[in-house]
This record gives sequence, structure tokens and C-alpha cells, in this order.
Amino acid sequence: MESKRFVLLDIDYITEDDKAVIRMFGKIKGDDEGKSLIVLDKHFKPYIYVVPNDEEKCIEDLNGFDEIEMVGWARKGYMGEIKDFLRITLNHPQDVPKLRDKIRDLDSVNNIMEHDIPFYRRYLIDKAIFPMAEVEVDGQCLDENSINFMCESDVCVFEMNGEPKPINSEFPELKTLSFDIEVRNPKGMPQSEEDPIIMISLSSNYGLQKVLSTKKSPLKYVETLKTEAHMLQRFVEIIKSENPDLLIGYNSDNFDMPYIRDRAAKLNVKLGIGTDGSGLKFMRRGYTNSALVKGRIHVDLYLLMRRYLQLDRYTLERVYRELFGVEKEDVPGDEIFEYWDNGGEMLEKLFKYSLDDAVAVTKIGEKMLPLSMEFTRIVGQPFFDIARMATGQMVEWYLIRKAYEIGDMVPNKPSSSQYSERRGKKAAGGYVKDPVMGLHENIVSFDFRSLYPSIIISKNVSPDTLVDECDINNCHVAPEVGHKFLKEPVGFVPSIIGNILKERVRIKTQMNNAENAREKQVLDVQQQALKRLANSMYGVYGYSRFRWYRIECAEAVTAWGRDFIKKTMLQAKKYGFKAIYADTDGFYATYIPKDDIHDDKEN
DNA sequence: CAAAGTCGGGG
DNA sequence: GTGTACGACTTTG
Repeated sequence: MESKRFVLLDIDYITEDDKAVIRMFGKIKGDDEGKSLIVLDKHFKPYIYVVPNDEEKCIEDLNGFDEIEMVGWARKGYMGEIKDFLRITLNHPQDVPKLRDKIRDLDSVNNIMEHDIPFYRRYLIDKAIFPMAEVEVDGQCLDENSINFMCESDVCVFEMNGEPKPINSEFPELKTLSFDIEVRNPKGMPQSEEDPIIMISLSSNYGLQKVLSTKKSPLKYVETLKTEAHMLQRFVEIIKSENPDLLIGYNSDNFDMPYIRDRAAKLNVKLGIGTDGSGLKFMRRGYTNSALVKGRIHVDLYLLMRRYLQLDRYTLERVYRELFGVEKEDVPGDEIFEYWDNGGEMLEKLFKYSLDDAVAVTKIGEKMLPLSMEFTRIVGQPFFDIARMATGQMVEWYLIRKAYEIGDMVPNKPSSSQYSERRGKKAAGGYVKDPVMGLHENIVSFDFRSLYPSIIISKNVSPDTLVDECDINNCHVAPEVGHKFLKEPVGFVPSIIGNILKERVRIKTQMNNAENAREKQVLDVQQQALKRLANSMYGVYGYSRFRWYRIECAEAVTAWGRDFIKKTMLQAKKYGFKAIYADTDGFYATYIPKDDIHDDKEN
């Protein structure tokens, strides 16, 4: 028996002998530091909960399904009450949807809970481990013969026993490799059937800069390969030898990766770039695909930039200019083939442009990825997923983990009929006062710090504290809408926001005391992530596909918000500040001596 | 006027 | 894969 410590990069599961085996992809710490590691856990079982109508009948009915391995009782909090649920253990994660559909309509079954939590996510939550943080496991290394998947010889495959131990660890140093391809497309947009890849640019966060191409150049970073197939082969070799933790592209989910897949298939090149030797995988994620490389994390910065920046366009050039204030030289896409065909100086310019793009991706990544990294460590879901999640989804997965921690049942996602019903309703928004036209002088601005999070906490706005009737002394009543929330106990969501804000204050204090600039920066990103999380938490009440959706909560929060800002404006007016514009959580005002104020209709 | 359709990024 | 989700804007019926 030996033990291994590693940074958890990614996680999935495979099936061996009809049983699910969790695979944790990591980077070793300590002995063999930096090497890739795949940890197998064969001892985790999928489970769901059932709310029975008739307990005895339900257990009897359930015993008739061979997907079920075990039935037991579990006590969980749900909507402010403690309830008993049947806990059903199954043999395989893929049996869950099958069983769910079979038992859904049984008379003895009232409801099925936690049936839509992907197996690897369940594992992370139940084992209290976090991606991008360290984990320690006991077990033994496997030799090649006992592994079901192809594997590079220097990747350690480790079968664990017992439980994975989370280690309180520093922010990991990761190796990143950015890539960008150029294509010769004389006729409109590139067609992978016809148009060859002519360049693959690579840039790492530790100094590697290279352009692979089928043409020669005196530029020293250009490496010339005989054919496109050789170029793709070399690309695979470099990924294997550099062994990056992160592969970063720009719109690579939708362009570069599918293109590389298509060309490699056409040219019979094997893309074994995963640490388990597997190739590129594509996952349908709603309306788009995402490209997945096992053991490494493929990040598409385009998706992140859309989330983090508020811009009119999200081209690489535009984003680069926004972040660094510098224009990046551009070769228009429809002229690339001319630069390529003409050779000489034009070709040289194309090489430069191509490398520039990969380098820009590295720089943008260095600036923007730390925030996603923090979200990963806070939310506790894989970086790959976090990099593709909307903030609302992050909030939801954060809440799911917290619910597990305190022994609460996770609400179900809305059914399609619930979803369409919810979509019709929309909570009134924040208070907006149209700006008073003109140029104003002596402007003062006022805004509430974290208005909605503060309201949720101070008014205890939560699905589990919402009541129809209550003694006025024991509850908060929202203005306008009249929804009532118990003052005690502290609701699920308010308690969690409270903890987030407390943690943020702690980190800010730590940040102010930090002497080392790098440490300060890391702490700053941490507190930013917590702030974003707290501010997004209100959304779970108003977005129709969320598990903690409750229109009454959303309505109450915005109603209190409007009430607070109007009252504040009124108060300010008494001191001579006349509001000229207001929006949701703040307003601008000019100072006017009292006698000059005329009554106007709004406030 | 609501419903259905398109598009972003990439070359 | 304990799958299938955006949102702003334009065009169509």
C-alpha cells in the first residue's frame, strides 16, 4: 500500500465488468512531482431517493427491479422540514434514468429525488473533494496488463482503497498550452472536407512558441513538416511531450477542435492526446458542442470572455484590445489563402499573425483563468465544466454541494410543463428613474453594497422560510407583493449567502495584511469570485429552470430593493439631493438648496 | 403581434 | 451519459 498526493484536474467514470469505475485525472505532488496520474475508485455506487406514497407497498414494488442493489431509509431536510426518504442504491449510473422512467408512474411512488446528478459530480460532492485542489489517496499502482484503456507508459494508473482525502492546498501552478490553426480556404468559410490546415501555432505559459507548417520560413519559431498529416502528428507529439494540464483555444470548441478531428480522420492521423491515450471527444451541450481531452482540460476562452466582459463583439482582436489596450495585427480570414499562396513577406506576416493569435490566447488566459479557477475551487465542479457554465449554474452546483453538506435534499429540476409555466412569470425588476436630460454639475452618487444579497439575508428570503400565513411579529412582509418570510430559523439560501459574505470579509482582511504581491493577487481573485457568487445568488429565485426557483422570493427581493432605494432617495431629498437618475441599487443626484426644489410627481 | 428562425466565434 | 441548456435580434405567418 502506498499513498499519492495530486492536484485533481478532471474526473469521469468508465465501465469495467458492468461496474462504474471513477477515474480522477491528476498531476502528482511530492515524489514524481508533475507527472500525470489516473486514480481509479471502484467502490462508489450511484443512488437516488424515492418519496413513497405507501411505504410498505413502495418497498415491495421496488424489490421487483433488478437495477436496484439496495433499499434503505435516509433522513433529510426538505423545505424546512425533516423527512424520511427511501435511498435506492443502483449497480450502474446508466441504470438511473432507466429505473427512474420505470418507477415514475407507480402508485406507490410519490416522487423521485436527486436522480439527475451526474455520477462524477455526485462523487466530488459526496467525497468532499475539489478540482484544482490537492487530494490524497491510498492504494497501489497498476501494471499495464490490468488496465482497460491505452495509456502512455509514464502515466501512473493507481487503484485506490478507502476514501480520498481533501488536502488544504495552495493555488496550483499549471502548465498551459494555447493553440490556434490556420486553414487555406479560398472559397468562403473553411470546409474541413477540402481545405487543409496550413499552420498550427502553439504558445505555452513557460516560454514555448512554435508554428508548425507545411511551408518553410527563416523565422526560427517555424517548424516545417512534410505534409499536413505529419504536421498533425507533430502536434500530437508536442502535446504528449509537453504534457500540459490545460489546452486553451479561442472558439476552439466550435472551430479548431472539430476541424482538427475532421482533418485527422481524413488523413488517418491518430489523435491520442488524452493522458489515457484517448483522442478528442465531443459532447453535445445544448446548442453547442464542447471538445474534451481526457486528463487535460480544454478551455475555450471565447465562452469565458462572453461571460466576463461586456462588449459589442467578442473577436479575439476585440477582447485583446479590451484587456491590454493594444491593437493586435490582423489578417482578414478571407485573405489568408492569398498570404499563403503569395509566399515571401506576405507568408512571413501570416506566420507572425498565426503565432500572435496563440500568444494572445495565452495572455488572455493568464489574465482571465484565475477567476474560473477560483470558481472551480469554490463550486467544486471540474474546471472543464466551470469554464462552460453560466454563473447561475455555478450557483446551483454550489448550492447542491451545500445542501449535501448540511443534509438537505436537493430539489428537482423543473419538468418541461413546470418550466413553461414558470417562463410566463417574471418578477418585476429594480426601480429605474429615467435620467433627467441635460448636463449636470455637482453630482453625487449613492449605491447599496450588494443590495440583493443583503435583502436575502436581512429579510431571510428563502424557499424554506416562505409561508402563507404567520404572526406579523414573527415574519418579514415584502412591500407591494406581500410575501411573508419567517424570521427564524435562518433559511437555506440566506445562511449560505451569509457565509459567502463572511468568508469574503475574512479574505479581504487577509488580503490587506498580505505582504507578498502574488499572494495579494490570489486573495483578490478569491474575494472577487465570492462577490460574484453572492451577487448571482438572487438569480436562482427568478430563472425558470433552476432547482431553487421561487417566483415569490424573486418578487420579494426586487420589491424590497425598490422600496429601499425609493426611501433612500426620499431621505436624500430632505437634505437637498435631487435624484437625476436611478437604477436598481443606486442613484445619482445633484445638490440643490432646499428652497429651489419644486414638487415633482415622482417622489 | 406572437412565433419561428438566425447567429455569435472561428478561417 | 443520474445528457440535450442561451439570449439578442430579425424574419415570417
